[in-house]
Amino acid sequence: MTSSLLTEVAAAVADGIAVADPALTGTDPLVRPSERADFQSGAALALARRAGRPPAELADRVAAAVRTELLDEVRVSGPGFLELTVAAPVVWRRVAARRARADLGVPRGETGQRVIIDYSAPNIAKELHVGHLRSTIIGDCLARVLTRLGAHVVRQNHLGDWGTQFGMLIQYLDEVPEAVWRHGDLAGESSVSALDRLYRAARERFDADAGFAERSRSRVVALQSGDPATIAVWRDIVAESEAAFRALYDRLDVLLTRADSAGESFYNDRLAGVVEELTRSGVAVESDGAVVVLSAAETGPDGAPVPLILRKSDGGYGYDTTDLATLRYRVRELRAGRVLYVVDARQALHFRLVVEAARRAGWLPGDVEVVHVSFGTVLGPDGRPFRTRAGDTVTLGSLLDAAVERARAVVAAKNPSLGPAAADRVAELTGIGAVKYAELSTSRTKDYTFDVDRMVSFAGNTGGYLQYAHARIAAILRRAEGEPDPVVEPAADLHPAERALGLALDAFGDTLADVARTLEPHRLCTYLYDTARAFTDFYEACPVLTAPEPRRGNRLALCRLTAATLREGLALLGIAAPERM
RNA sequence: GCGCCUGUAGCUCAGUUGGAUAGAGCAGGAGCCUUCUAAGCUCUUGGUCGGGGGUUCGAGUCCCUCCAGGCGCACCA
Repeated sequence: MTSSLLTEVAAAVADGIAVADPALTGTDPLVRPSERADFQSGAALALARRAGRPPAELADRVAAAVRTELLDEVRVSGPGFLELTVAAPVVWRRVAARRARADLGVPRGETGQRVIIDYSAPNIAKELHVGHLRSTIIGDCLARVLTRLGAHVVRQNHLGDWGTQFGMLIQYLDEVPEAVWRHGDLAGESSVSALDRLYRAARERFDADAGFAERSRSRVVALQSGDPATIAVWRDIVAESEAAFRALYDRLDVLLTRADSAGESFYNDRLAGVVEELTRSGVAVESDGAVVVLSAAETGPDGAPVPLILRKSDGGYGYDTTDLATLRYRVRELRAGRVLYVVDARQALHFRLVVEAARRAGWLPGDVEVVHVSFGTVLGPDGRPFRTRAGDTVTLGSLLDAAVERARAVVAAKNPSLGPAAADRVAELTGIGAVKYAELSTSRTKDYTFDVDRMVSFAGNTGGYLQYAHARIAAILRRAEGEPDPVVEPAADLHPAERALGLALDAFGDTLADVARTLEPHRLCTYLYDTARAFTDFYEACPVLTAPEPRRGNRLALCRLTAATLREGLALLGIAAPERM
């Protein structure tokens, strides 16, 4: 089994349409989930004109022509809708079949795709903050979903590990030897936290002390020309920062590893070649002393083409060049079929320019798709960009601490029977899960409001609600532990709550395919929330363990499939599913 | 000036690519724990889908036009 019930029902309706009017063969049967039945089709309304018949009459003919074991009722309703009801044994058989498969019957529709996902991309020597959180969480979810569907995913962490700011920082560390920043020398504080602080101090000195500014500039030259002592300190800074990022990634349970890091410095020795190649092909031109690619599509305030600056008038390279080199590398060497940039929406113009230049250079074959998976700004409860009261950006670590802290209070209040160690663990998993779910559950492109209280309320569409639903199922399954696998009896009754839950579970694969297509993780969240609600209705209406056979076995199988689906769905979001909470 | 994004209940958000009476959660009101975890459930109050035109059997969804907000547009990344 690979296709969903909806797909199969749609095929049956399409056949019915073709029988009712052969001229309509191949048209979309427009089958959708329905509140009035299991599915509905509006095809008769859409096709009435083409068929030259009133909608209701066409609907009657299609209804009469639909022949399938899947449905036990095809009713015409209203102006010409078809209301489709799935036969009860079909629902039970689908539950049994999905339950029997380790992959839950999800088709691997992305097999053969080679996808590069660029996400997280923190800056070396700077704290991770909420902006990085969005990129990291969304990118990680997409990596998990696409991998699950069979794609070969190449994760790329484009670290900000190169640039003039390191000259200043390294010079400062050289002149202030008492500054400590290596993890071994610090008490509690992380290396990036220390480096971030030292960087700000260096910046102040740079602005105030002309001599220091001059020495910093020389240090940049030393760095770029590969001066061994300077490079050694730089490497150390990068290593310390990466270790600190590693700790946060581990806490967030993010897939990124050291091997996925390919920062700006990685492309450093390709930049000259990029400029040379584009200049030779005539795509790049000289302008005001700089080498640029002038956009054919985008104009600036003065009406002139917006430039992509490949080489600044001082001879240096900026991130335009780096990103172009990066894209070329991903297509030529990583052999990308699809390149996803999980980056802030404000970079939209920049990516359009980079892609345009790459296309003009002939670096992007027509079948390679480049997508800017953009996301909105994170706002505080006051509706303004999320910052501390002092106006600083909020560090990721402090934010996670706050979420876990509140989750701890909720756990203590809701389930006092958990021991201290278990309560701590649940607080960590639900607190982190709450933050991640909040990032993933609203549509990506909009700005979103960061509100810790709402996240850890665990009511409504939150991570905690899903984890709780899973924990309740786990409690039932624990009591049935050791029993032989339940046998599903397709001829047994089908309670409306069982039907709704069975149908919801059947749509898991379609949902994942939808996420892969739209690159919108919130669709998976909405699906899991709907499924968890369907389970809760079932839980209220249908006792499992005390039910007589064959009902008990059927319900147990439904519980197992629901648990597996929620567990896997949460795993694809990168969220844990504790057995107790 | 041009471009991109956003505008749905008091608040935070969905809305399956044009389908039937626009849905959740929170907040407000009324209930449900000798019964598999009440982090739950049931009922209830609340909408000119920013405004106005248009397209058609049918528009929150598509087109046009205003209004409001956010972001971006040459040497920072």
